[in-house]
Amino acid sequence: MSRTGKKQPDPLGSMSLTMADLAQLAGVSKITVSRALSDSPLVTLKTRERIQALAREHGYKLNVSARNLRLRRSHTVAVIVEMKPSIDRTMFDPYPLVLLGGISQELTAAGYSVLLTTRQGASAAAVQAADGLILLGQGVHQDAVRRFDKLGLPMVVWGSRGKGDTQIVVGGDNRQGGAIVADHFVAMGRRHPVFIGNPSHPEIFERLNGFVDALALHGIKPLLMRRDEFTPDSGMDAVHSLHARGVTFDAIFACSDLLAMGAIRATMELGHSVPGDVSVVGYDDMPVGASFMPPLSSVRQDWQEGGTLLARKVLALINGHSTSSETLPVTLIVRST
Amino acid sequence: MSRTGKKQPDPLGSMSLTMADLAQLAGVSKITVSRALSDSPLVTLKTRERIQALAREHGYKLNVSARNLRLRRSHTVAVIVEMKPSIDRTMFDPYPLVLLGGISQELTAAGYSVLLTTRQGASAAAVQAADGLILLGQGVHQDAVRRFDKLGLPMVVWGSRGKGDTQIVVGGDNRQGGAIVADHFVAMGRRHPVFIGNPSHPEIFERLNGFVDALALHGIKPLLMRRDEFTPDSGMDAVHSLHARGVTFDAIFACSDLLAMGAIRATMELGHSVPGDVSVVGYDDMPVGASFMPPLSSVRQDWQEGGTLLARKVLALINGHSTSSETLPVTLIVRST
DNA sequence: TGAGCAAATGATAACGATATCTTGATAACG
DNA sequence: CGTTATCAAGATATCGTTATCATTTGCTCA
Repeated sequence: MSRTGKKQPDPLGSMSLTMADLAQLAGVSKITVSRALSDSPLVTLKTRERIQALAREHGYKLNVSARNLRLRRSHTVAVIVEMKPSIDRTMFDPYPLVLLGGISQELTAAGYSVLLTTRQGASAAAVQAADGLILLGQGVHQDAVRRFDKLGLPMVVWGSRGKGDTQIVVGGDNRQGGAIVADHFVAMGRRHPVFIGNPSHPEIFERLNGFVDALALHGIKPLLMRRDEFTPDSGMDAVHSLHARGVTFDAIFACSDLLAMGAIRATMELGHSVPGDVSVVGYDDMPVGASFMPPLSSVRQDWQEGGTLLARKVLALINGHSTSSETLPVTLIVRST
Repeated sequence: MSRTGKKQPDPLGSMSLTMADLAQLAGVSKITVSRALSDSPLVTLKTRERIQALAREHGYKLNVSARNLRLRRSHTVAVIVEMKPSIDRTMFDPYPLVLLGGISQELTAAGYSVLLTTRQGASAAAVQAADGLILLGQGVHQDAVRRFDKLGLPMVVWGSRGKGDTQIVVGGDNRQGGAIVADHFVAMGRRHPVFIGNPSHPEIFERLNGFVDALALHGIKPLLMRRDEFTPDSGMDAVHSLHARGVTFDAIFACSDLLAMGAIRATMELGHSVPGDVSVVGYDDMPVGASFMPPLSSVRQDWQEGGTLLARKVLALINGHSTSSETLPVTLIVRST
């Protein structure tokens, strides 16, 4: 059958070639075209090149759906992100995007695409058709994590490793993060540290743990100021309420840079000096922090690397290899505070 | 043929049902199943419900590839983002994520998925298979925009409308943004304003234009401090070099909050007061700005709304309707500076 | 020279869904 | 009672690839 005559013009009037069309043009069978385009050695180099040239020349585009159908895989990894800043402030910072960048780069290089969804949209058919799953910023939604796990897809999670959990987890070393801040405070001679943050996030709970344990080695017990929001206002509020309660303190570990900046501001407004009277360390090393007055010390994580790792691990799982959870080291960036 | 016996267990040992399987279970033909699942009135309500229940019970999942192949569309919109912060600092802030959130929400609701890529990865087959294209943060890469346009896909761009461009563009009203800042300065009695930023970004060029034109109405000509980076350091540097040149100024319009904060810091370090001697306004209204000392005035854009709009417009194009470019109003948030 | 073998290509049949065209059954009507 | 309208459900073909098996071609070597 001559297919050429039956082609439907697409919305722009151009024709979309199929392998059958190319085959006819080249005077070979379509399977040969298929092999040639995937650089199979089953086809002579000469025909292979001839067909590839022809494909380029005519702007041939592989029909992904057809290939996916035949191969029974979608070459797609679904990434589930928390994108409503109103719900989870953690995600209201640039890093998820950097993480996404790392993921995207690595997956694209491996011939996979990134399907982006929110937790809500994750029930869509396309997500279930994905070959793998990456979960970002779902720390507070452990139930959701388990629900996704039930899909039975290769899955990797960004966050903090729980005891009972069996998933593959990649994340910064929050325990170490807490510990190095503790050591820093001790080295500075601080004896009355405060922790500000929301420990119901597993990651932050770990930071707190690392902080508390490392301080305990020096017989110091920090004060926990629980604050749920990751905003400067929340940090200011924490310091004000410390002051109102008449608590004395000489160091603050805020589990986010925004909190830290708010805390510094409040501290200074109350007539104390930073870092003279009070040392402050934040978390995430946001670009603004470096230009804050005074420049903010902070714990830095390598987000890009995290993304790369997440991607590599799903790919490994997809290809039937085994992987393990991995914890990325963090570094303390000491600036003025 | 009895298919049941031939099923391959997936990696987890569960079987993936097809419509044919469901059909056999229900004792109907597969086309009836297809119709029942898409709620077609061509099937009796009773059978329809019976089949739907059966599908739920057995955890049937539609094979998206097969449907896409048959329907000749992918139900996918590719979003091309600049994700390398090292390359483009504009993207090193939370907003692209909010934009993505709006896009994702809207597209998911319409049954479409979001395929996320970088400019580099956009040549991948999956992108060309998308039903539509959304470009984010490609302002400086007009050549890239035109290249994507050549794909002939329904396309919508976030950014600033160029004169000769024929694409559908959605973006904040940068001209207005510049103008309201100018008016604000004039109302404050400022006569010697400075603009800091990189006008080779079309968006920022517009801000500058709006600023200059609105000031011209009052016979004021601002000074342009061209700075390519969107960092606080860059803002500090700009102010320092103004000082070194002996220029006097009483107002600064920085085209990003980070620049503004750097500028404020430098101004204060040089012994001037903000806002006493110098008024400063930034752009984007970052959360940190509100807690900066002094709290930063800034121009705010509605990113979530922008995302929603971008999505609606591609969908319109995909469905063969016509749309037009749209410019979103911005608001000046006046705080202390 | 022709058996034997490798290399190159082809024919056919899936993959799982849906559009189009039929068929079968029931009801309505003169 | 027979004819037609109406409705529910089925048969078949098709979307564009690729895996499997079969075939052809060219070549070596006895």
